[in-house]
Amino acid sequence: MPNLIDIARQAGVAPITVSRVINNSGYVSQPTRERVEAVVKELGYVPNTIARGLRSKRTHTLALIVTDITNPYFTSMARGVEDVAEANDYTVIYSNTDESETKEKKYANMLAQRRVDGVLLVPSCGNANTIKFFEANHINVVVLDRRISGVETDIVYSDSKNGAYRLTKLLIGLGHKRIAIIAGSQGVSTSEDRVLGYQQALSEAGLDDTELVYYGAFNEQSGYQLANQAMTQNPKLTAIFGGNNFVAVGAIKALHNLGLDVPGDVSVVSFDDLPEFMFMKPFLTVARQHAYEMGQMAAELLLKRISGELPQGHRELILPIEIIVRESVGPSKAG
Amino acid sequence: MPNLIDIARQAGVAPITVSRVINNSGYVSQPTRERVEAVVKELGYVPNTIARGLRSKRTHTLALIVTDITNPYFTSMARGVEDVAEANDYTVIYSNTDESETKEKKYANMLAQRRVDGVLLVPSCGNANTIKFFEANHINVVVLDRRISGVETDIVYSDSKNGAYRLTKLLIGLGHKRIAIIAGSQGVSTSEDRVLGYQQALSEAGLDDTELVYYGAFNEQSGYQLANQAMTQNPKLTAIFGGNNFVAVGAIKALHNLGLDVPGDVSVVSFDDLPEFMFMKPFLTVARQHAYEMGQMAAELLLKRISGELPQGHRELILPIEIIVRESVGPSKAG
DNA sequence: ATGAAAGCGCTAACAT
DNA sequence: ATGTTAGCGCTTTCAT
Repeated sequence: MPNLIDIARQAGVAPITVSRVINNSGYVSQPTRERVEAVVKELGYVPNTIARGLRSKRTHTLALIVTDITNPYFTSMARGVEDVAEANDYTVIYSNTDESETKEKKYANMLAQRRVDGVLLVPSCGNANTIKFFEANHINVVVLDRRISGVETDIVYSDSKNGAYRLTKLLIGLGHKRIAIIAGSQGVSTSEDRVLGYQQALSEAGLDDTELVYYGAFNEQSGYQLANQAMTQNPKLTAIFGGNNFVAVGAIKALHNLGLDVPGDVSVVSFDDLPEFMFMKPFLTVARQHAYEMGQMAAELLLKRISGELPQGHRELILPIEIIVRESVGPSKAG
Repeated sequence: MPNLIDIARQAGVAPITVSRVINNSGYVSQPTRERVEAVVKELGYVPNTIARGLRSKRTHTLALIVTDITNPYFTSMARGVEDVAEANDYTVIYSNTDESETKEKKYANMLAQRRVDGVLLVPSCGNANTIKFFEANHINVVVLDRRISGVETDIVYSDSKNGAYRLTKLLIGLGHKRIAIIAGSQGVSTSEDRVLGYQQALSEAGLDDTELVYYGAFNEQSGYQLANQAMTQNPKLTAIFGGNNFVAVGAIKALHNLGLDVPGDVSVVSFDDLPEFMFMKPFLTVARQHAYEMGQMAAELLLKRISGELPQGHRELILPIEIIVRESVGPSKAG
């Protein structure tokens, strides 16, 4: 594998001239440029980004840390990130934390060692340690999806509270009076915001006393279990609000298992859509977040931060949420 | 951000000693080691992998090139790759080619510039150019999912032909005599292998004359369109074999649109499952590939190749396929 | 058990 | 418009 010096020698110029040709920087005469380019082609020269990065202190690499790329919500986000990165000749390293702080720490370390230019982080836990670590090492961070307390950062997330509010209003409008919410883990902002929106809607409708909040985790098992629990403890429930797509699917399975029809007996709504393309006919009524766009915007923000074209102070982008009504909701059977 | 020399100075040792402590290589006395480690901690030293890579010619980075990470099949594969990488302190760069040779080329270039230690490639096209490019630059490649002609490489893929054979046999066993296959693009091995398996099953059952092969692309639109075409040209069809999950979903939508019931009027089977967790009740009968395991095995193979512990010559791993029977198939209405 | 010297491949800074 | 020099942060090689 030839290097820049080989090219320089072969073309009869100084190394820096080859560098200038490759990077289109500084002055190079047309004849010289052509000579160099010819040699580059002839020898199949591939510039070494590693060496360049060592000198220029730029790796042209971003990192994306999500909890699990297997969740279609994060997959879309990842695609948004990668598309923006690619368009700017950046490369993306991805990592899964599985909501574990230990794994997040390990990755943070690996990524810092690699001197990535910036990190897109979906925090796995409530604390700001990882963010502080990156900041201490002068690595730009944009937080995605979840708010974090105890630290100021650039951040992009959806308006969960408003989405939950509107989703709950929708149920109330259909006559539902006993609505349970099965949220994700306590301490995660998305989880808590959704509960807040739910509570606000109930409160405005004068339904404070029927509030029914179940905290668990953002997975199917939790949805299944808590839906069972909710129905057992409260047989008069007519609607369930799933904290995310997995939770809602788990809840529906539990309801079916109890011999209950959706939406005949119980209406179900959910945060996060399921990928449309996979369904013969989409069924769930959802508050859809714009995951792809979130990834895009966060990556764009991060790249601007890296290039220094952003003023001091932090940007907070809150994306709107779209309510999509489908077959999983109906009028309350309680009347 | 302190560097290794800062640590050495502060600890009163030579840089190389710090290097030895960090990498656990060579002899370092216990007291010296402890002194160095204390300084490392005190100054929050983070080793620079870039610099290390420049000298040692190892970046500890893999690349994963898929057509679209948004396809759950590739998402699982990506998770498998990442889990193995993480366990070995490797990092993964991912890229989407969207089946475009141009994008594949661009990425190949970016990745070579970054001197990744190895590449996991789902080829976007039938030719071997990208593989040859990597080989010319001494970058290890393991091909995934699809065979490529004109070149010998390490490769991991599923036994599509056998899966298609068994899936078709299943339909034949249910009395179906007119079965169409809607395949992916011609020229892609997975597509052609599935057609071969389908043909073999028909042939063994003496149904050669009812063979009905439609080539298109591995997406929903193609499935929709070709299912329409197939039913129009051949109203006596009683079963459709979708070349992958997207195609099958498109086909089912087309059938519904034509007022046909699945499986009442037409049975549908598919290659590739849809993620179970997303469904209230999975419906499609499928030939499931072990995508996660494929990612794992390929990554393991690649790491072994990188570390040089594999003998010369190429490894070819062919994974078995699992047939999962669900509601989308029934006895042929034609009897 | 520890260190000195050299160099990986490139570019920033300063000539000419 | 082109070149010289130095150095990014680390590890390889060869001492001692």
